[in-house]
Amino acid sequence: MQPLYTQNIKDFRSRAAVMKALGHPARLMVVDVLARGERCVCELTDLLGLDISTVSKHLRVLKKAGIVSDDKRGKQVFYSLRMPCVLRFFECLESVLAQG
Amino acid sequence: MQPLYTQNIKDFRSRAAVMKALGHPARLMVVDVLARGERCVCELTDLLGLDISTVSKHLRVLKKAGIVSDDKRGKQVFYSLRMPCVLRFFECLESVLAQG
DNA sequence: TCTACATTTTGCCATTTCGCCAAACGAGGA
DNA sequence: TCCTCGTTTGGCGAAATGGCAAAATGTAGA
Repeated sequence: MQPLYTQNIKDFRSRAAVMKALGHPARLMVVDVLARGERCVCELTDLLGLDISTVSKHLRVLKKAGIVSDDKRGKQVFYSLRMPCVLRFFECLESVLAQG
Repeated sequence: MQPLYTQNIKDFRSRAAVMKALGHPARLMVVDVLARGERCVCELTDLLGLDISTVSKHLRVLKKAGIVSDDKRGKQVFYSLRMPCVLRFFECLESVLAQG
């Protein structure tokens, strides 16, 4: 039997890694905020209301997936959105979610 | 401090649920195949090389998230893609993944 | 150097996820 | 009705995830 899918397994794995990274409310909030400019970890921590170590872990997940990038300047680390097309996908989501 | 994100928490939760459902290679393969037409569970099972019960569970996850819909005809259940805009997002992913 | 600050890492625990197997369910057909 | 086929559900163990707290790291300033 020949494969019916158009991509190979590795492609699916790397895509799934990105999706998985976006599959948490806290990380989606981070993406939403970073869409309007870079933020340091402390700002994101205040925003999310989670322990800073927890936020740091979420950021590591996003970074590993290639969704955000970090830039250390002085004592602070600034994160910014590296994948702005994510935002367009949210519109697609909304339309489907609206249907119920 | 006022919230800096543009959506409310519930929006992020429902979005995250969709992303999470897409965050598994097997489920992405299903989406890829269904993009070209409906398939019964048995076909998808052959395709993925997983136990049929495992595939059924993956399909339930996708259905619950609103990504696919099912249609029982006779003994078989046919699944089809309800969110074709997912495919456009994959192009976005590719471009970012290509950068490393 | 010592201290303070921002962030990351580690450890721990509760919860969830993913795979298989076995059992149950539901629709035909004999 | 009984049997079979296609699918779903339940249960299990191994592994991953998410949260906090504590310890470690690194940078700047006194």
